[in-house]
Amino acid sequence: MQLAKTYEPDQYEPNIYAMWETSGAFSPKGEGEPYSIVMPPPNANGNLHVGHALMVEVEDILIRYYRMKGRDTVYLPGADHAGFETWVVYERVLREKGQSRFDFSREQLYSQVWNFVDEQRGNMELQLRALGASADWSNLTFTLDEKVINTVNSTFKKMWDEGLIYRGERIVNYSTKYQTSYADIEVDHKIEKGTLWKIAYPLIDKVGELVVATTRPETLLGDTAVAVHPDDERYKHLIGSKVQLPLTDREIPVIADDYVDPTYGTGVVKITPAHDPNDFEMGNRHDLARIQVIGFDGTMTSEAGNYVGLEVEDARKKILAALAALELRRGEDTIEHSVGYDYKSGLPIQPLIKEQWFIRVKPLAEKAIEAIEADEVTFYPESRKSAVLQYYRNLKDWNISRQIPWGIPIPAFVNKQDPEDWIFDTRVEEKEIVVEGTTYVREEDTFDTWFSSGQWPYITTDALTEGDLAKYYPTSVLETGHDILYQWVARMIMLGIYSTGKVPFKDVYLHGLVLDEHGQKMSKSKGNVVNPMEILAEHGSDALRFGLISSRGAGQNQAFATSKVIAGRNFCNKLWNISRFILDKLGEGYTPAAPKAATLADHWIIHELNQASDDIEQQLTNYRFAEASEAVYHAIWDNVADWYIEASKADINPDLLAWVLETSLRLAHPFAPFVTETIWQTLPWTDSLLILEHWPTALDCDDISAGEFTRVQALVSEARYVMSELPGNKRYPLLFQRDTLIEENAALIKQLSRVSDVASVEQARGLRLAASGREAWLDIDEDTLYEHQTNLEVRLAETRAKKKALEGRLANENYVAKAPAHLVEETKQELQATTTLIEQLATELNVLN
RNA sequence: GGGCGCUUAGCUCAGUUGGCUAGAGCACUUCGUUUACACCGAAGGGGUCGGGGGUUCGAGCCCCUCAGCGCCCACCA
Repeated sequence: MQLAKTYEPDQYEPNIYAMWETSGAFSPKGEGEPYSIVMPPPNANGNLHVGHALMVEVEDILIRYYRMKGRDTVYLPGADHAGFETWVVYERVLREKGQSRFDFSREQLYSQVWNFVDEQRGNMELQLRALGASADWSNLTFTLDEKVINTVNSTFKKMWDEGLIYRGERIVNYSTKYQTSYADIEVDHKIEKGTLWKIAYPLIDKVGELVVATTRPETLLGDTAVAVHPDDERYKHLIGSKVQLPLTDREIPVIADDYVDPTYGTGVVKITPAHDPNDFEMGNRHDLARIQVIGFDGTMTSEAGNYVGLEVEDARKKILAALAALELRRGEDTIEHSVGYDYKSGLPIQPLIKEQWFIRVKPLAEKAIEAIEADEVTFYPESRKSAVLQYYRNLKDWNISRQIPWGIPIPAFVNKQDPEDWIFDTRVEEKEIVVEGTTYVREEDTFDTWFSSGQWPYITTDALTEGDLAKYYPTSVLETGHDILYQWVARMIMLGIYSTGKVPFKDVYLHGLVLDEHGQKMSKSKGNVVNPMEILAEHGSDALRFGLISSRGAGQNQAFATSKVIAGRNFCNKLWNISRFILDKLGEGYTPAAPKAATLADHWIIHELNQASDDIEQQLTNYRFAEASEAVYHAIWDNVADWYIEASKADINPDLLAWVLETSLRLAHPFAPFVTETIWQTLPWTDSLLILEHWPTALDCDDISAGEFTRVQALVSEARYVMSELPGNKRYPLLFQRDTLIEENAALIKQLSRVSDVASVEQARGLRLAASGREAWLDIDEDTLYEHQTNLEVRLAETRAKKKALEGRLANENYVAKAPAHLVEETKQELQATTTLIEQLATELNVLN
């Protein structure tokens, strides 16, 4: 088969992927030490963004590498129903149709969204294929698959039975826009300027007033007390008395509580148990009533009297105006404070009281802390370890109830007669069930998606049911974005230990965000989103992979650079043309024999590729993808193409050339799977798939011969340099005097350096190639030499400066005494070489003068 | 209020425990139709590693400090 001059990825990629998939190459081979990665499931009905591309490519590099290393490898793909995210999209669809969630039952909504997702499903799976993910598609898990729901239900049951689940009325973070509660972590806290209003509450029994300070005057109507610090001398005498709550006819008590900071504001706090978490707790301590004045729809309730139906902002303005009219305003301060926002709608979160299901996280977190402190999980980057530990230590009980229909229903029912009597039952399709003569009514809430996805590693590997994949649990590494370390990774560790007794993965590799070309966060509103599929279509899948991987460290946010994608594309083309050259030299009928080094270049390239293989292994073991890909790039481009291919034009060793090609393709395969497999398929001597081939094993070579080749390189480089510095772009003959290395490699040197000839002479003349230390001269006439004189002078000056620095170092007694011996030795040798070079340069200049 | 990260060439970034003349890709300059590749080859220019101080024989790397940028966590009205 004749290869085109340039590699055109789109002509080969889809076929190559189909070939892998139909051949069963993605299935675990069932022998060897298991190596497994569970893919963080992308949204089932979405498109992949460039962060997914990075994720998949990092994971796929590991999978392909370990597969080639002979491990029993599986890459388990997934698709996420993305509970709340998808729900938000679907609610928009409803709104466009003029409908609302309240027009339908939970079952109706669930099946509507199911269909909605189903219609658009599959896109992302095709995109994963385009990225080259060598995933085991036969074991794809959707987050609403039956096995997921069953496992999630039984985990819930187990926790319930063990007292880790409770239902309680708490202040929750409530999104009035989406009408659901959130977990703490889903609230966006922003520091902003706000106003601290001071409002007078008249005393009832005594003369005067108490001035409270508040940032939320609209909750005033829900106040059921005012609080001061018990030791505050200013107010001590008022504790136990009553104040008149403005705008109402209610009288509320003055209470004392340590929570109040006497130095903040006026030292008097209004207490609204229904709308503030601290006030809620204080209300519990002092047995205060809860009056809800803001409703779940974000407007004022009937408890707010005249203000009923108003939006919070309007109510605030009107209440402030009314207080001013009563002359109860006592000034205001501008302050900086933290306000919680709905991460999805951008509207303020309302703290509201709601009955919810909670998990007691403390016992789970403690186990996770133990495991992490014992290094059962290793974090890359390492700094995340302490961050996670800190997170666990401050973690509060986890609200797992969501008031949206798109998700796994909470399998619980409540006694129709007794609101305290809850039972576990999975018949969630029934609105009511009868158990032993008692009627129970279904819970309408669904689980927080992180509760189910937190169980992902052991669900997808069937670890609890001991299925075929169970041996892959715990998985080898969990790779994901550092932005969901707490939401997801931390919870998987807790739930994994809880359910299986084992950490769910041994390593955690976190990648950073892919920013736009200027280091800004990508967002639709900014219009700076990079679509990986467009990049892929233009430059190829391998080029995208290379571009995303190169010079990217763990956990670090980093700009997307098209120039790196281009570099990747060029690299693929380089590989392509190396192959064209070699295949052309070998010819159609070539059958390989055992490769054996013959020339210096042969020994050298074997040495270099052996070394590259070790380096890449080392880097991948430490998750240093950028360094690994760089090692591949330079081994192939610099060493194979620029030196070895060129050298082989002087002296060809077909079997070694074939070995070099094979080895290059093996080394590059995890980083550029498509182009390497495409080329592999054109090798006339093999029918195998590269994806299933083994990682390169070292070939014997002679290090001394390899070293000799580096001396040839030094001479060649110097000859090229000197010729390029000489005027006129001419070539010159290279003369040598009693130098066997040159004599034996004359053709090679001529080929590589492009000198016009290599000849032995009795009497040297011209310009000595001094730096390489060989008995070699460029045959340059005196006029040209004079023109070159300044260059020589510059080099002499530079070399002298270097010599001085080296002498200075060796003159330093402390250096000689304290530095490692080999460094001192190296310095001495270098000084020696520098001295020789200076003598030679000086001699040449003397000749000219 | 706590915690973390970043600042290295024009741009995007590497630089593992301190140790040869600080690297890569792109961009730039000069030259080049040479047995694969112009998505190429050869040669080259470009950095006081954010500022200041310290430790050390030796600091981009360790310590202190200042400045700028960014992120995460946190219920103080």
